[in-house]
Amino acid sequence: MRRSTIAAVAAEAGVGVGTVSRVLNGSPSVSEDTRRRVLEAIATLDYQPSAVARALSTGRTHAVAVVAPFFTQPSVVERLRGMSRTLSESRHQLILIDVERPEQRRDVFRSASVRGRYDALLTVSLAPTETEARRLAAAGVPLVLIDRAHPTLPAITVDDVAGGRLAAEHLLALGHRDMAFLGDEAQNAFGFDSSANRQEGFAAALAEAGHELRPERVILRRHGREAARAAAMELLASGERPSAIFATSDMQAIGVLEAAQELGLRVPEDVSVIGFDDVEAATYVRLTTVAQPLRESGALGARMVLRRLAGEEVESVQLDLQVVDRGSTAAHMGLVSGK
Amino acid sequence: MRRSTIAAVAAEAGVGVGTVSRVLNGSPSVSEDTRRRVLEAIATLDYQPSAVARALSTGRTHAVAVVAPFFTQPSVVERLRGMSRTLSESRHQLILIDVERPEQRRDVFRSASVRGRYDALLTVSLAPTETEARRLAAAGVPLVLIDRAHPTLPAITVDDVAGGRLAAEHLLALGHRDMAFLGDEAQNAFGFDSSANRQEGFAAALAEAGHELRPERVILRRHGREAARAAAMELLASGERPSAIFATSDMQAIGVLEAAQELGLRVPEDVSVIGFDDVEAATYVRLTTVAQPLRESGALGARMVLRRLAGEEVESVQLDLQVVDRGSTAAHMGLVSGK
DNA sequence: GCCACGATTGGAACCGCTTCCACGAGGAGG
DNA sequence: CCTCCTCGTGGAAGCGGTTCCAATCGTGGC
Repeated sequence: MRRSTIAAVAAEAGVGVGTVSRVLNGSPSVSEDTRRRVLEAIATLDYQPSAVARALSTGRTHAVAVVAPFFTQPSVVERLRGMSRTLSESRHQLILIDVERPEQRRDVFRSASVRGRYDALLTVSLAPTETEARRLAAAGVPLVLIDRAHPTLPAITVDDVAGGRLAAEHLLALGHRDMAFLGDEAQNAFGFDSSANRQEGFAAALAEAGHELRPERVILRRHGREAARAAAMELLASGERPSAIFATSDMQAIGVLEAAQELGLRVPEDVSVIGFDDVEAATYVRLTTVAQPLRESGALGARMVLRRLAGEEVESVQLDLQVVDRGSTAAHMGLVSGK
Repeated sequence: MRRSTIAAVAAEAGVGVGTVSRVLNGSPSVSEDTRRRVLEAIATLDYQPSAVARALSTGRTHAVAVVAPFFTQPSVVERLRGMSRTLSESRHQLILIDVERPEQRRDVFRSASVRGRYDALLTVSLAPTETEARRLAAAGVPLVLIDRAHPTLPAITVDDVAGGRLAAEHLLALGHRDMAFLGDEAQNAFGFDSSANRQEGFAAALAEAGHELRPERVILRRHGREAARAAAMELLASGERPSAIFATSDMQAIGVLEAAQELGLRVPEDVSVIGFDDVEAATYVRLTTVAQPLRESGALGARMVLRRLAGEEVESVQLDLQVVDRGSTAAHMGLVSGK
């Protein structure tokens, strides 16, 4: 079965192809009578315009590519959800590009200069190099970054340093003195920097309160629940275990909770745990965390990219953080009387 | 900056456009010398072929649309991950279409007949009507279903009835007699039927063992953790609470765990809980569950759809289920000794 | 030395739509 | 009654590739 084309519709309606195209695109300069005839022809032929042909002709694909590393991470999924809603409302397609290896990252930013696959790019936690950014700009492909600051590109971020401070202040207020930080490996192929920034804020706040974050209290591991669990096992099994642990993401914090449970330690009585992100799982494991508006970040990023496609300028945005207490932290027994 | 076209490359290399195209597509009938000149021209011009132009010309977009309802559900995300891997390996794009409202579902299957947006369709838990299926077939758009059986279309499923039985047998073996089923509302706009099938298998196995699943032990609610938690609160707070609960998905089972915790009930000592799916969260909340291979289902679905695109015929597949015991179920106190 | 044939190559036609330009028909103004 | 607009409209020219057909150039066989 051949698909019907605009020419077939034109023939059926007894008009020219230009007129059919005008009807399709809602041009006002078509008489009411003609419009009706064309619409009838479209209905009888069950005609559907070809998206590719239109894209080739107009230079717009109506697709936005979302580039995310390990998109199955709960935090990324939350962001995706915000994007998906916003994009589908404006009738744009969402092309999902998962990045798990460095060379995939490079391919994306390179072939993104293929105008024609998508009109714009939305990245999560990933940033192009200067060269890549220039090429994208030259190719007219707008780009908005989420969870990654950039000197020239519009970005949606949170203040990770401040977030680290929030965690520190929360624990300090509860009387904790000996705290540990569990974060991502400093070197990573994608240049993720939130973990390092959170650590920086955390350490700075502790130092200001007169409680250095000692080097042996900083544990950096590959991102993820499993590695965090293993690291926490060592940390908590040792003779001198800290009274509180700040993990740089909720999934890592959940790894810590698992380790505590395996060791028969109670949370928060024996050890306090605070995470970062506020993914859904944090609610049902009752994890106290530094919450960031994940879904909003996605929705906002999508809106920004659409505005850039409409030719508007957009400004970077910094979203707010706040500690959500769900009971996985408590006053330190040694210093403050507690329940 | 104008993007360079194939004509520019041809001019630069001093050859015809046909030759450039042949080089691009690895045709053997180009002399080594010419090929080199063309490749040099491509490099100097930083040429990237246009994906849309190619798609219009060949009729292949190299994109597969994945249609999923509420794709942020953990089980769906796991499947997506399998698809993403497989599709990206074969250099296909993944277009993600979230379906949250019935009219979105309809739009997808209708406009899917727009050849030109994607070459094939992969659905999760969703099926087209007969009419829609015919139109898709007529338009030459292959379709593979995941988590939904269909009389004529290739599908990847599990035997939900058998899964319900597995849950029942597991609980019966532990000595439970008074069990409850927590599932999805029977009427839903998308025609999801797994919950009903799991209920059927569960009830049948109980009946065969001589322990009817009484109507008041069947609780059907909107899918999701929150509704399940609320329902479980009622069920567990009542005077006659069941000794075990089978929830039709892990997220619902987690809702049950939350309710139990809020009520101060211990799992599994006071109540056993078993879920279905085996999402990642099941591991860290230590939920016993009927496990299905989620990621494999996605990977396999993607492979099948690619084979259909290559013109091969494919057969429906039924994947295996098995109970994974993580300790949220235990022997019933009233009848069997033991913790 | 001539012809047939295979290896390369150039380029027109085509994929299906948008858009711009030209043109005819009325209607208003003089 | 004749211009001059405006309004609708038809259709050719792109958009940037692929592909098929015809043409050219050697080369081997006779």
